[in-house]
Amino acid sequence: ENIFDRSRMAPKTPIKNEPVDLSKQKGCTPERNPITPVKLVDRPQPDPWTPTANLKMLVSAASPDMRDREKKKELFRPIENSEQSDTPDSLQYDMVDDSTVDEFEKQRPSRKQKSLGLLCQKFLARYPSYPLSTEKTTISLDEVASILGVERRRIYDIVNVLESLHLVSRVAKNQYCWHGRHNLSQTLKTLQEAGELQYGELMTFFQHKEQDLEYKFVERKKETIPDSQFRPLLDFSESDCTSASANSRKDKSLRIMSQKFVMLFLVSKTKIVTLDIAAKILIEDTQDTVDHSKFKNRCSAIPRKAGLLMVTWEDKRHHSERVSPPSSFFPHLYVLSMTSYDEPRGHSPTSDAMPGMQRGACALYETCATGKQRLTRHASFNDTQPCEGTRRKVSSEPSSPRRERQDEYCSKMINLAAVCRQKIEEDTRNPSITSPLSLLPVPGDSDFCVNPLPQAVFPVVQADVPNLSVPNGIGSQALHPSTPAASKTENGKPTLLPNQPFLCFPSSSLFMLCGGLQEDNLRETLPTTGDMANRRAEAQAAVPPAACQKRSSHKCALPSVPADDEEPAAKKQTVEQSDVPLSLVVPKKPSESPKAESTPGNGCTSAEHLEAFRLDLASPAAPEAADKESTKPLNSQEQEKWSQNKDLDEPSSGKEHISKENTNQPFLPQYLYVRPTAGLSSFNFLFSTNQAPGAISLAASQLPSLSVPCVVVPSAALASFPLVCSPTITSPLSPVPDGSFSAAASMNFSMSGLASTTPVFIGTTTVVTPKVSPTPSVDPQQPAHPTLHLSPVLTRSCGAVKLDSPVCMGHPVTLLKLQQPSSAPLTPKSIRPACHEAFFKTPGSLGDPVAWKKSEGNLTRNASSVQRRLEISGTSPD
DNA sequence: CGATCCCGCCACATT
DNA sequence: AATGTGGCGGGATCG
Repeated sequence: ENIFDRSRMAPKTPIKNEPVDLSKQKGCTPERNPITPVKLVDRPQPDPWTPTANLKMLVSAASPDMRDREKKKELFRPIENSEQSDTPDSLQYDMVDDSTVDEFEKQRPSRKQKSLGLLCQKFLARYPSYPLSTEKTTISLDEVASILGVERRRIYDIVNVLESLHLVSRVAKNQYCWHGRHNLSQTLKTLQEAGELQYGELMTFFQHKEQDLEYKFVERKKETIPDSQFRPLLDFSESDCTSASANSRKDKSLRIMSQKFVMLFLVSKTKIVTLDIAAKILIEDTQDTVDHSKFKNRCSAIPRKAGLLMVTWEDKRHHSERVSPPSSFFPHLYVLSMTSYDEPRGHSPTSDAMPGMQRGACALYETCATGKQRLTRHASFNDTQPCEGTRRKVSSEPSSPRRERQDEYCSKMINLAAVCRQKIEEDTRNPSITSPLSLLPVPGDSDFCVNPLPQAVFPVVQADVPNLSVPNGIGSQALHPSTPAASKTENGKPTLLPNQPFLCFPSSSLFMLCGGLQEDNLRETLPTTGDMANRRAEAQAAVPPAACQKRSSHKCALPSVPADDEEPAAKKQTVEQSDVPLSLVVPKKPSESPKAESTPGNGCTSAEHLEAFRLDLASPAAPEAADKESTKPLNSQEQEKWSQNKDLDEPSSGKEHISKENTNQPFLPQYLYVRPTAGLSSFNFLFSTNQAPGAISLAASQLPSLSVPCVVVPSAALASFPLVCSPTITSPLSPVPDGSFSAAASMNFSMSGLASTTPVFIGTTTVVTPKVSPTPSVDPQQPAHPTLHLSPVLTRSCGAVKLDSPVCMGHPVTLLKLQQPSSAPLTPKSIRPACHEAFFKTPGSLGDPVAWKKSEGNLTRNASSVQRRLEISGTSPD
């Protein structure tokens, strides 16, 4: 090619070397055969790879066929690269037969091009940021590895980090499930909270004190704080069911470290996190964990040097904002990444100050509203103070290998995280592609609603009664403002707004969603009072450990409220309504049993874990609520009442409302909503009615086990929470004939006894694991405790129990799905193919990633808009 | 030339 | 035993 090219071009456009060479080298290289100047061109220029320039030039100048070739190559790339596509990130595989080309390209891909970050970008590019909930995208490590042209080992790195942020989850060996960023904000929030607890003080301290002090502090900390506290709450779901072995398994370190690492950023108030500090804290922390032995080494090797990793807020705007506590940011937080600093707004002082950043590996966690948190590795940080101390150290000691390793983690995480962010940015940048769940950088954007929602959703009720009693619904308390107000028709009947994800239930205790179901069937199978009680207990037990663990999350959560101004009114409202400090209560979770904390244990697969995690995320406030309620022990009477009510109500058709609107939507699930009676906590059950009668069956056994496709939601939450997922929904859409789906139809979960009022979402959809253990792993010793006062201990137990109960929560995301049909003409089908195909497509067919991306964007956008509307509408209850 | 971090061997875990 | 995972040392690259 080059030759060819050259022959043609050279004469026309004597560029670069040629002219120079000729003139200068005339004498020097006479020997050189003028006829084969090829070498010159061909040979990699001595000058730095200016790939872009050269490539462009060559391509543009090239003959048509050459262009074609180029195109081919381009297409061949499995993934479209980031905007700076020009970077000749060359393909690791040169398919093109053209030898010349190969040579040209062969310039070994430069390390950058092989970087983990880039690889991660490619990886992420393959999957939709906000996949439809129904579509379960599975990722085959091998496949991806081959497609991306890297060894599988590398993929593990990526996946591990992504998993830490719950963008993916491990389903089986070699198989991961792509979840996208639907829950990212929640994940971050959770991490933040956890981080606050775990590292808040440390971070603060470190960031404000001298190093020597730091150490002391650490020591102190260690002494004062029980190990348990240090336990990672991180792996909400992950710590698998398997066994201690699993926990102890070091392999999770990257994952956990990643989470911790992220936490540090979320917690950091200074906006700057030095690698040094991060390493110290993380190392310190890891010591407490199971694998100490191993990590101790590292700890001892705490490095004193090395580049600094820092996060800074790039506040181009209000200075005040910049100062605001991190917590205020969180609602809008999302992970960003950044691979290169050449980004447009690179005007940040930091970039200049930190040359290291240009290296490309920087990750950030950014807040939409305020600014951006930037993580950078830096070599020469001039203007900022925090680093100085560390820097010195750097020079003083040779970095220990251990430390380096530690650092490596960080860098890995950074790289990967960066990628995530990039993607997000892409999405956000494009107005049309906003995800409902995504956070928009624009303050006030309602897209945030989801995040905050959880809190609002599970407001802590001071008195159970008021909350529940409100006959007309949602009206009074916390309940959600959003829908009803707007949607309610004059007659007060609940109506379904076109895009409304859920209904508002005026006063009926029993409700049918998505009409057309036979409650009878359901009723028949409805659990007896006792069962209900048990169920409740179960539900409570099911509360994700992470949730339980949150103890003083309120610290951050509440403070953040102010930031809510930007949030959709609906959200605000909810928050306000639930005046009670949400998080105050959270019992302190005993983290002693890491396992317990982890997730529902028995046979559940990672997928389930994920779900659990989601659950956790979805109802961050849940624990608190539970706790609160716990203060007010539920007595059996209440429970009975509750159940009775339910029973009574059921028959009364008058109270039942069927929304026909929903019928329009093909895939809408039908749920039977059982409104909790007064005095009962905020606990709602939504039973999927469209299930086969058999699907719903409650086991009468002592061990409360429930096999029902249903969604349980706190009453308060109902209104504003776009919950609900039904297995049915997914099936039609699901392109993947996953056996798992079928399993979803009837989910079997059991909750043991703690009877807190913890809200639980159970989504069958999410159950991916075919092997749901039929046997409730409820600890026999933990009978259902209808009434309980959650004490830390109890909570703990709760956590433990939870472990045993495989509970899945439906992701709010489902909402989207429901909405989709109505709001957007797009059929899931049309959308889905894009993504999936992309996955399997040959490189050549990948050419249109953009296309599918777009479609995706549209969808999401629609959904988001819908949601937004929803939120807004809810806003004005008054 | 020191700092990074990619590569891929290999140990450990799981199937 | 085979295969999946990922820890970690070595050395190529980068700045």
